[in-house]
Amino acid sequence: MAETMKGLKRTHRCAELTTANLTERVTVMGWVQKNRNKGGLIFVDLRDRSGILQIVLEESTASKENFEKAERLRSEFVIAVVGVVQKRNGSVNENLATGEIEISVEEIRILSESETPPFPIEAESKTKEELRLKYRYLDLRRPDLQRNIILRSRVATKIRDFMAKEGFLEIETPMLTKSTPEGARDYLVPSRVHPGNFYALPQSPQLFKQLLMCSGYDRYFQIVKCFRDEDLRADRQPEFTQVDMELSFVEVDDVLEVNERLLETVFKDAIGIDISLPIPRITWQEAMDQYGSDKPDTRFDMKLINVSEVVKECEFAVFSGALMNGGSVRGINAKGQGEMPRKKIDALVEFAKGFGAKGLAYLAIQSDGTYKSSFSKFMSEEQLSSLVQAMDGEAGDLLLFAADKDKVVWDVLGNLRLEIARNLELLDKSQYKFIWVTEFPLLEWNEDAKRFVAMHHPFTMPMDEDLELLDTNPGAVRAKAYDMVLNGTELGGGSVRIFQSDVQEKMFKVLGFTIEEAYERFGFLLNAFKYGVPPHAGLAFGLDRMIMLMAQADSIREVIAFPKVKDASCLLTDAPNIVDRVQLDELQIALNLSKVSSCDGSVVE
RNA sequence: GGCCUGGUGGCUCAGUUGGUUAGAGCGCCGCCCUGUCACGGCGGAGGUCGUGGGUUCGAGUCCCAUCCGGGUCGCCA
Repeated sequence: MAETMKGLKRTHRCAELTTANLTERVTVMGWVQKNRNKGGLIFVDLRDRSGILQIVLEESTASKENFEKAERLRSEFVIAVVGVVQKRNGSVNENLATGEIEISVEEIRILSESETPPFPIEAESKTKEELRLKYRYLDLRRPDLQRNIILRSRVATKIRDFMAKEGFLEIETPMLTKSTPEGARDYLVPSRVHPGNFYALPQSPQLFKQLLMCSGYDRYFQIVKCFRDEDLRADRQPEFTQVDMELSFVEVDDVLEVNERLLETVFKDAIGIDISLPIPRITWQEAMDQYGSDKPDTRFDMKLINVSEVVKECEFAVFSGALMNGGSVRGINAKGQGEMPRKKIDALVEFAKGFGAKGLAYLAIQSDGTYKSSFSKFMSEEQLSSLVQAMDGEAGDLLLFAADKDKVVWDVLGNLRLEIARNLELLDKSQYKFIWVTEFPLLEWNEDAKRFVAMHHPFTMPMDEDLELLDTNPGAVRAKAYDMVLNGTELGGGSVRIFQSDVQEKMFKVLGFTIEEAYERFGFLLNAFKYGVPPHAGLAFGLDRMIMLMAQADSIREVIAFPKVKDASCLLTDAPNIVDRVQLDELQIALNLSKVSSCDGSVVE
């Protein structure tokens, strides 16, 4: 029978008590982590979000009632304890913050009993994620998740403090808004009042924050949920949190500068990491050339080297063919991996094929200086040695080459570089390497739609010196767009926005919209721009990813209280789910499902 | 949607070329124990091997389908 806490008031969290509290009478409440019954002596580890505290009862001194209650305690019972803080009689537990002290019980109350939990509530859980997510409320009791969630709260507070000091206003933007089908798929919400009409949940507050600039709130920020109906990944959830901001009367440097200081403050205060400013910058073109990626992991080198010039005369058809088709030949040097067994090299070749490579050429420089290579028979000694020289190859190195269109070569080598680093365990999570990637291309050619699409979004300002190319060679226009990259993860990004209507009209034209279509979709923004719009720019960070990297976790699910699984469902609540006929009728929605999963999981047509 | 990978007592796993009654550690239950903290000792319970079909004298193991997770490609302006 559960007892009440009537007359009791918690005085401390468990691990807030120290030797400074010796002889004090305290009241603590929490969950039973462990009950060690020695017979005439019972130790209970009591847990709350601060940590663990030992309480002790002796049969000879405790009341019969208290002792019998203590004997009944099982894991995860919720209890209240009144007692006196004392030094431990036995040895100190070095593993515990409260290892020198314990509570000698005067009164114990069982506030709530517990069934045996389906998995152990402990740090470094080995339990399958599926089960953890089904019982997320228990999973969230585990110290490592508590640490992450507490860290997340602390970071959010630090961000708010910093932004407020810098003159930013936190302003909420709507969750029920208009679908703008450029970009990711929207989550739709049907309107009851307007049958057949739908709201969309925001993919980001982009247009609203630009409107706020029009309205004169010259520094806006928001920690805000965003929604994208796309497939999940370890670092992607259908609903996620952004630190979103927009500034008026600024250029690229102003945005980067304030955000560098934001990162510096937050990383220092939250996890004690010093970021030396300014954070290095690299242009998109340089990033692709050196790392094969627009989100380079700069914790290690192994940069790409373009050897197209060096091999252009050679007879190796793979190389010459790629060059003839306007592509390139590039390589990476896996230092000291010249002795890599054939089996492992084959695995790398397979890995490369996953990213569109038709194959992977390799050249191993043996310790005696001789070459072992998949293509040496097509090249003269001279050609080989100039290639090795271009790659900075030394005895014991393994050189890997990809030849194809630039895009494929970058993708293959960029990912190969990471794969080799993972295999060699070069990726140290306690190291934080930030880098800005700037001067992104404004547009990207979409083969399916046979038109250009905005790489960032349609309101991104071209670089001044490339403005004229918008008419003649849109694909070559660079944008005033930037990404913040940390350890190979895109942490955030933003851009300077277009604020002149003639540039905006040109942009829409390149994207293949008529003026009418542009107004149809974004008319409210374009109209607002007719009434005096300040030059403005902004940026948004992915908060989940930021916390994940701070917590050195492998997935953002580890830093989100109630995450969803791969198919975007929630194992805890079973969302999404079917709804009542009545609800659908009210919305005047009829279902037209070609396939419906029935209750037993079988599929009926 | 494609590819890879996993599903065996409550948890984590082992399970050989298909062959008796499917094992271990932890947890759980009972008894004992006054300085434990990975407590200890003794005893005990607990498994439709994700599900459905098939092959076979015989299936945890082989085949097909399917469900539930994870990784990744596509996708994510």
